[in-house]
Amino acid sequence: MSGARDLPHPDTATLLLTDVLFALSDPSRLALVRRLAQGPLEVAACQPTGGEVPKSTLSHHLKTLREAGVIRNVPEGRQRYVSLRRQDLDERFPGLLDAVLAAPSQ
Amino acid sequence: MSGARDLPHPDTATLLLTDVLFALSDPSRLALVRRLAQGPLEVAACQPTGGEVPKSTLSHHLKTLREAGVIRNVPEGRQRYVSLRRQDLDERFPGLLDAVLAAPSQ
DNA sequence: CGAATAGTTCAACTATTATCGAACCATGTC
DNA sequence: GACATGGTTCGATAATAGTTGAACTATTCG
Repeated sequence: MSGARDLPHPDTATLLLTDVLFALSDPSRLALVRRLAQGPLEVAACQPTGGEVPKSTLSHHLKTLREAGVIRNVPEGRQRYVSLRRQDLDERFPGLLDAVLAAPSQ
Repeated sequence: MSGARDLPHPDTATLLLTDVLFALSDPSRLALVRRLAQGPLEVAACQPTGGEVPKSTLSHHLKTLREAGVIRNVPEGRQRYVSLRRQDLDERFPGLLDAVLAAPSQ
């Protein structure tokens, strides 16, 4: 596989609850999702606040979230924009994202 | 550690969202939680419907759920009763369990 | 007490995930 | 075209999680 321009995103109707829960069960991924709830970010801005992490590690977490259907990752010029698939998640799993975002973050 | 009569259960106020999400992210554990939503079960009845699994495997999954704070596992005579910590979860993570239970199971 | 029953814990092994450097791919700029 | 920039993918290794048989603990019953 080589630098595919458009990364694959699963259809809303096929999203699996267990995949979503797993993707959200990692503290750093969950923290990112909380930030994405306030608006899209470019990949570089998805770095955990405070610590720098290698690009490949960040990309791996984005992949996990994307393949679970939690985020969308689309090219935009030379960068990529990462956004929460909020409506899709609300449609498929009503109330789930709201509950997760409302929960104590620690 | 030897056959402790009363297994440890985390306090409601200390439950971590990521631990709960992780515990629920396994299909067989999630299926069990759905069944527990209808009432407590003895451990033997926690077997996945259809396939038999070794006692040790089942016990391991129960431990994961218990340590995350999702279930309670209490001795009752010679058996143990497993139940959902529904109120505790609702108190700590309002709406989460409802959303999970309402979600499509596949 | 001895045996049966119900389940947890231990230890070893397998499988899945996480981490990270290096290679690679597109886009934009000179 | 050459090069810098922004990111993904690959491959290897480390860490974590799942699976299971065997050993062990507690309780009940004869």
